[in-house]
Amino acid sequence: MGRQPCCDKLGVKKGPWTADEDNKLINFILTNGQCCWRAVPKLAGLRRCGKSCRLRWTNYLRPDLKRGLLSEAEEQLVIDLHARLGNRWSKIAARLPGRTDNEIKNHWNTHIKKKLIKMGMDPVTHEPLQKQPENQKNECHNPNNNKKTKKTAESSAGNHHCKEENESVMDNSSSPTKTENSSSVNTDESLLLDNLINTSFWIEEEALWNNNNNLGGHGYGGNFSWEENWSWLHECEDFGIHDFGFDCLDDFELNAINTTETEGKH
DNA sequence: AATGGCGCCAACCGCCGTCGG
DNA sequence: ACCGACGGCGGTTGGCGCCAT
Repeated sequence: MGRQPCCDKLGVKKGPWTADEDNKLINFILTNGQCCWRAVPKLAGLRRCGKSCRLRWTNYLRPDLKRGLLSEAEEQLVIDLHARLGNRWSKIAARLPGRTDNEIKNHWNTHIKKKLIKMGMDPVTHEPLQKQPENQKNECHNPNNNKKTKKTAESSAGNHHCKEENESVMDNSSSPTKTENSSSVNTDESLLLDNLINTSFWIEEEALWNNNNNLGGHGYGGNFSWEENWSWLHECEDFGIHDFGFDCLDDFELNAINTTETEGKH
């Protein structure tokens, strides 16, 4: 009945990955591709759960990942997407090639949330904070909450989506974040943002997600030449892809715009 | 120079929808 | 049709490093 268990929890290693483990995982995926995560640890000689391997790969080892802080434009896009999609980090990440849901989630919790609060916006509802009752306001505003209590407050706050796609989210002009925040973005980035937002990608949500996901999930074969680039890429791990000029936001931007425009013409 | 607090981020946990058997 | 693993997702945590005192 059913399938075999993912992994016998006994003897499964946890915690930070070593360079050796990374090597094994990458070599395995190089040779075999991404197929069955359950089988990966065994076949790759790793004492890890398949789930852990998948996470390590998608969040850290993938060659198409960008590193470093999100740019203003990316950040702005995240804010706008969050206003529409809520905490659906994977959906948001799908709009930002080279970024992972985990990365965006972390960035949201550590940077953007604070930024929005500073600007007087509720990071959950994306509405102005002024109307909040005093006690709630204090919870959100108090930056001196100690670590533990702050985390609890944050986690409960992020629990559910401020706006669902089906709640008149197509109305870009009504997005408070877009109008309020765009003044802080430099001209070029504003243009990019406008390009990204004003194209009709909201109309064919699912189709575009699928399209963007060509890179992720199952299709790493794609155009990327693993075999040719692996050794070089692994060198990059020590320095971060950025240090090798891989931080080509312009390419990504153009790509993203082209993609959205193409999709919009359907 | 020591140390305590805080920020950041990689990784884990647990839930849920999907799908194989 | 049903059971249960798989894969994906969002929430949470632990630990390291930086900074202020």
